[in-house]
Amino acid sequence: MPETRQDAPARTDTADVTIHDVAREAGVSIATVSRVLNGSNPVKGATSERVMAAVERLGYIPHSGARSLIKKETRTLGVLLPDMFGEFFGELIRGLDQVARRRGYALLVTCTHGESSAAETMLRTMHGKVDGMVLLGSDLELDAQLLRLLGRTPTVFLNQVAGNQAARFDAISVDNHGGALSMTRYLLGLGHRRIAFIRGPEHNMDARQRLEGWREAMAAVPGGPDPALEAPGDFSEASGYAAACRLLKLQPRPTAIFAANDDMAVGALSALRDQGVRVPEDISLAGFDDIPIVRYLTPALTSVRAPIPELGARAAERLLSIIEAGG
Amino acid sequence: MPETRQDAPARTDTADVTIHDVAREAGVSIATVSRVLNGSNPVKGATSERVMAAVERLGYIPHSGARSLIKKETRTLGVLLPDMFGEFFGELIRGLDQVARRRGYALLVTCTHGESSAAETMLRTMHGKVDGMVLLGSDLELDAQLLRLLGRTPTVFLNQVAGNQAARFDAISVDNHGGALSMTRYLLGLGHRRIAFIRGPEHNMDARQRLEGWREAMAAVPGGPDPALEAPGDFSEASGYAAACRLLKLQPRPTAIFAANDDMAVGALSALRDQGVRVPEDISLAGFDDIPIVRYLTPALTSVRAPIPELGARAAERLLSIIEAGG
DNA sequence: TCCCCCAATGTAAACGTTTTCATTCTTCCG
DNA sequence: CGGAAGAATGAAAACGTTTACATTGGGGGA
Repeated sequence: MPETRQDAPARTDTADVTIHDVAREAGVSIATVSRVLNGSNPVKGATSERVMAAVERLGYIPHSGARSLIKKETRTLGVLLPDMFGEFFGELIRGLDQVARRRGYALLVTCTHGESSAAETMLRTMHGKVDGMVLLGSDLELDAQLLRLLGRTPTVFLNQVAGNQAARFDAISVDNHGGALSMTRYLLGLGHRRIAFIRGPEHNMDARQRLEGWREAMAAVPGGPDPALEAPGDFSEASGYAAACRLLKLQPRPTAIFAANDDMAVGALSALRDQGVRVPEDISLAGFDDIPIVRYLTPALTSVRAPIPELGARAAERLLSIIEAGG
Repeated sequence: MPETRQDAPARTDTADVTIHDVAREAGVSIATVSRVLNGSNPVKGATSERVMAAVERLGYIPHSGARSLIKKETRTLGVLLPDMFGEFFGELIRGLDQVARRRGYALLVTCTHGESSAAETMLRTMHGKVDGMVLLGSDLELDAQLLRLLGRTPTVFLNQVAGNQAARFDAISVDNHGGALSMTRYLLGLGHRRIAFIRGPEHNMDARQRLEGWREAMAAVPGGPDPALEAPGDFSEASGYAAACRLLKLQPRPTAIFAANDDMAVGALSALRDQGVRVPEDISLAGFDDIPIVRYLTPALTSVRAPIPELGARAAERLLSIIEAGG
């Protein structure tokens, strides 16, 4: 009695139909069905038609989970984000998805919501569900266990420029330092001398690098970068609002404000408006990130252009090339 | 000779370590390892410790793919989006992710990018990778094959209010009709009579319902809704810009413009600015969706409030309850 | 002392595929 | 017409888990 599993009892209507059902319906072995569906081996025309007919009749759809188990490839890319606020992440995912989809990969997306313990959980559950990962963990803590896990999976970091041990991983990032440097120099070129800076979160790598860019540029003015011109922020609109209020109280007042991201710049803008300070007549305002909608603000906001979807696309390309090179 | 697979040759450092390796290392059977890790059965303290030690030493991480194959649950939710432009989708995913994560589920996200054939491909590859799906397919075409597939998987539609056969699926949606109706009535209440409407894509269900809301409200003014006051659009900023230009040429000019979504409203806003038309002094402008950044526009845009993250959260809740009720 | 029962563990089947290897069926050439 | 090569198919192992069932060990009650 060959292939006992082919004699499984008839399934109910709603139950999932498997390759076994198709094989039985077509009167062939499961191997043949697989071959027809994947075109992996020559199979006779008549047989092929019988199989296809059975597939159609039963509405069979292959179970990709089982497939990836044996093929050892899931055709899925994991994406770990710190959060999903603002337009930035949508843009990023769009870029990732665009190249992933073209290459036949799907995206498994999760947010850590700041909790570093959550990151580990997510990474664990992703094991066996993805072929590789994109980590956007500016403030991700990498403990030994996590590193060991990552060592086994192709991984690309986004905007985490190898804090400590991460050096051995691939990384893609915005040119934070260079961007902030040019923006500040641009403002200096306009004649500004008292250019304030609204910082991002303390431990955020991007934020730190942007701050350094501002400092480096400001080192050119007599007296160097003035710590009093730095206002704390956490990338949120609210913190931008607060920071702007604070900066406006300085004597003498800054003639320009450069926020470490656009969200804070938008917050600062509404603070300025509330205080009756005109932009750009009374004060210049600049941001960093260039989320699309910023272009429609009145008054227009100057912003460092970081092509976010392209960033995502590059990360996906890089990750896929690592994976296809043999993980 | 029991359990031949336990005698597998020692693995290289980088290879994945499986439950078999842990079992061998701890000198127990794979079943025991599984039981320790899942706490599913009583296991002696000493044994348990040996297993945990082996897990730690080898850096074992369970393969969730294999696990979901036998448990018939992937703890993953599929999300099918038409696109990823604008802030809307980010917000939506955030809402979805929030409840999914809390319940221990991950999100598998893909975009159809308009191509309806892509949708089918995505749905097929999702089979066996997800426990259920959220479909945001306002313009999704449901052919028989697709319906059969969906019939087997718990599915929640978002903003597709049962075009044709979809009636038998769960659906969650924004109150498009009601929202547009109230907004238009609000504008009427301000004294406006010539209220123009910028439409969305022809086949988009949301767009159609919003249009109907506007028409119903406008039916109250003498002469009823004037077709001349409707301008075509496709939900993009560019189309909003074009539509506004067109509407400004009307004689007499509309006193208010209501765009079927915020992106078009933003586009319209910059058209008005370019033409030197002041908002709200010369003309009133309203949108639909309430993406957060709209609040910071100058002049402020009136917009129908659709709590997008909450929408996503509700969809996830609904889907999970279907799944947990037994698919 | 013997038995029985329960706790602890092991064995093997199962999940739904793909693929290697073996087998059968053609077909074509000598 | 007899084989042999090659095409087409089938059987079974494998992927890494969980779990039903079988087996063992030991402790307590009669």
